Amino acid sequence: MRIATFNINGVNTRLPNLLSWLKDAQPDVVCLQELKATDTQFPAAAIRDAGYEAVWKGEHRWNGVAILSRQGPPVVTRRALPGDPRDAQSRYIEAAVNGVLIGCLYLPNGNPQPGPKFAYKLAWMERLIAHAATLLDTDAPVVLAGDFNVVPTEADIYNSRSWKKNALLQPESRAAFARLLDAGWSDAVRERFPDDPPPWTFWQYFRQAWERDAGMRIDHLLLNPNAAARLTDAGVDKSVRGEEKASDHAPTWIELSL
DNA sequence: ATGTCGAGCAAAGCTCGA
Repeated sequence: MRIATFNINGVNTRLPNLLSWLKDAQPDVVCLQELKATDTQFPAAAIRDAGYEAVWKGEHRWNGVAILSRQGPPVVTRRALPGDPRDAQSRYIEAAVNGVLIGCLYLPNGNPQPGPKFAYKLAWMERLIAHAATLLDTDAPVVLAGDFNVVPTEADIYNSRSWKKNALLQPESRAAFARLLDAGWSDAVRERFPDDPPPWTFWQYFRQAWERDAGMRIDHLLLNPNAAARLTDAGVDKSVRGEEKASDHAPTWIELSL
């Protein structure tokens, strides 16, 4: 089973990019982030025509997450990350597909830092750590996939010099991500590419980052032990980032043997 | 500090988030 995560940065604006990639890559499950669409604006019909059933949680203007499946309809288990009933941002949806539990997340960016947005990011990470702990020992594969907005280590970015103050690289952000790994979650792309550097998943629109290959790795798929034992491959569909009207992220995927 | 996008509002360029 191939499971991918893709920060689409506007699901309607980039619908042609999404449909073309689905046709080429044929993933079984896709986690989308940054829909930038409300529930009613989500292009469910076009996605169904492409062969995928979907569940989604939209939001006005920003955020928004979805899970697509071509192995039957995803069975939703959660539409929000537990731990703060006042949190209205659409950043988490969780569903089961063919015996695999998939948490699709869009972790807060956190810039500028310090400030309230960074505090929200760190609080959100605490909630994620707490929720992930309840899923780790599930007797089935569990995958936490999404835009984590964290560059885990210095090896996960082309050059951190101009990013020192960015929320994606702060010691607090990295420490929280490391706690997920310490708890027993496996960073699939890092496992697949143990030597530096791993493939990048994000190239910002500014300063010709794509042309210079000035990228970083912020889209991750974390596996519980059951899923980690089934990992056969992982990668990034880098060419998608070079297309016309591309998202600033590339699809990142794993292959699990079920 | 800068840079480039998408979406909303509203009817053009601004604002916000990233």
